[in-house]
Amino acid sequence: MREEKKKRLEAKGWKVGDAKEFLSLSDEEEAYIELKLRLAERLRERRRHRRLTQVDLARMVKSSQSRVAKMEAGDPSVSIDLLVRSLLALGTTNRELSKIISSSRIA
Amino acid sequence: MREEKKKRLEAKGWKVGDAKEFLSLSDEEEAYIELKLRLAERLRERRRHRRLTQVDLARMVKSSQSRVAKMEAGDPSVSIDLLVRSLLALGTTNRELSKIISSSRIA
DNA sequence: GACGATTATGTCTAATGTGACATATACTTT
DNA sequence: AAAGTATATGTCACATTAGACATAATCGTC
Repeated sequence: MREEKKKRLEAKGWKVGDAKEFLSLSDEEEAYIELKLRLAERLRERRRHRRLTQVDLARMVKSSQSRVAKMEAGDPSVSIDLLVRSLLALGTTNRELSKIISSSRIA
Repeated sequence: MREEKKKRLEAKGWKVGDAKEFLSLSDEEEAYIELKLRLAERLRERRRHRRLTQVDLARMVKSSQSRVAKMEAGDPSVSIDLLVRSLLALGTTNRELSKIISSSRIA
């Protein structure tokens, strides 16, 4: 794993594995994090495209503005579940969802 | 929503909305549940294809046999996060993951 | 049909994710 | 540059999901 990428993830608040296995982020773990970040990016894009504020979206999914902000920031405290449900609430189809996923860096 | 489908989901232990809005499962909610069930199905397929027991898979993802059973049963108590991480642990690529999602009934 | 292996179901406590709130920071418009 | 709007960040009490364990049900194989 690239030093560069590790820094990037850590900057976002991710704890990348334990201290001992600091340098060896497993493939699954990496793919999982990348997936979340990708969903996060797209969520923001979709919301903006719809010209909605974070408050608007928060209402739609019965959440809060701060949680939406964290979703879009790829905060480790948000689950894929919430991301997916938010995307679905924005009218994202499964077809589009699948495109988002397949476009993740780690093929 | 079809009576048939509602029964099917309820049989799996899902609480389909509140009592009042019993008949009107929102599109997002339905899509979300369908997605989980689809991931669950594929997880089982993949595990069996690899000729692994639930105990084996549990070890691989540092979980327990009962949780794997619940994953595959589409139990409401399991998150998409866990399903996805398990699929990734089985070597599922993003490309395949995306196929699973796009093949969900609700396009 | 007993035995061994696998899977299903229920229930605990601990860990993680949640909405809500407060508040800081960044953007826009005037 | 102040006011107004939008987003970011930190914290907390509460809810949900987690792994673990026990035990029941199911499935071959003998």
